[in-house]
Amino acid sequence: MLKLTKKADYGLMALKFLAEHPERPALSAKDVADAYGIPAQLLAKILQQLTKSGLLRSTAGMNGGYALAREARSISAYEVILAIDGPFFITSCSKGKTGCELTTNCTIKEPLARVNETIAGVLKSISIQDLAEHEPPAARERNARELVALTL
Amino acid sequence: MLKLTKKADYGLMALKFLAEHPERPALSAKDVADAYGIPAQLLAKILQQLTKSGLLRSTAGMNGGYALAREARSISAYEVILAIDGPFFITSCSKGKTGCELTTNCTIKEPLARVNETIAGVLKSISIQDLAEHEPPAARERNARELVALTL
DNA sequence: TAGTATACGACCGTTTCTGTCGGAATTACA
DNA sequence: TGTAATTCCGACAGAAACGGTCGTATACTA
Repeated sequence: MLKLTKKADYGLMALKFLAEHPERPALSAKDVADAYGIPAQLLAKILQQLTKSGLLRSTAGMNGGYALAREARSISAYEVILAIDGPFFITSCSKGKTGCELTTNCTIKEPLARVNETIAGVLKSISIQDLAEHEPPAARERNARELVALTL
Repeated sequence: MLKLTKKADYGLMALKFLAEHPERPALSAKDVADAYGIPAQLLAKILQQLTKSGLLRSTAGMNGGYALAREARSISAYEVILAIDGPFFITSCSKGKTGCELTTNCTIKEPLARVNETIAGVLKSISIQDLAEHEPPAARERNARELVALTL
């Protein structure tokens, strides 16, 4: 628990890989899959999801493939995870509207919701560019104060 | 994904409940389960885990039950989650020692490891006491600077 | 010794995750 | 025009995790 799915991992890796090869107009799912030893068909589906979410643009046919739809700097890890795994809530009860059905006073939800936002904030502060560069530098200092505001 | 298991939720609720009733020397698993509508036997197992981890102390027999082993203020949500769900890594690949087997250059792991530590830091900053009080106050300002240091 | 409670292991049904298969539509190029 | 490369899409199967139950043993109190 509290773990990214492999799909999300794969998706992040793939986007990172694309960000590292801006010279190529497009890379096929197989190219990326081979580079990382990821099951090709599975990665294909993941990239399709990312395309539908607008993070990638795709071209079919020969020499087709995928490329980043926006600048690597402007795509956050949060968006990727959201696109692949859907919205996440740290509490297992909050299903959106109804909230906790079982319990009238599930008061733990409220503080944990804040944790949730913190996590989201951190993930939003990390861009694909940051992943591509080994020592992620910029996103750090930049968001320090925001993050504190979010968390506390 | 990125979600606490129900077990962890239940565990947190139970500890919160115990923290709210310091006058009672011990509360049985059934007492707590009834209070929240949690399956009694399931909660019992969870409380046993928490006991083995040293967060609770238990007494068998009549008028027995569970009580906090330490002050509510000194038990963090992190410890509870750790005791119930085991150690968590946000990346699905890192299994501890070997790291990423598949990939030679799974460079996404390194930035995400930092996210992982951030989450852990936030969870460590929340105590059972904070959960018991509705508007969790103290842990906030207190850890602001630490947290930033951790995250960024 | 009877009743209440924890302790512990086995088990099972459901869901989620991971991965595969098959086929259709699209594009480039010879 | 035909072929190969490639995205696109749904269905499905195996595996793992999760949630919950059952039975039984053990410990404590009155």
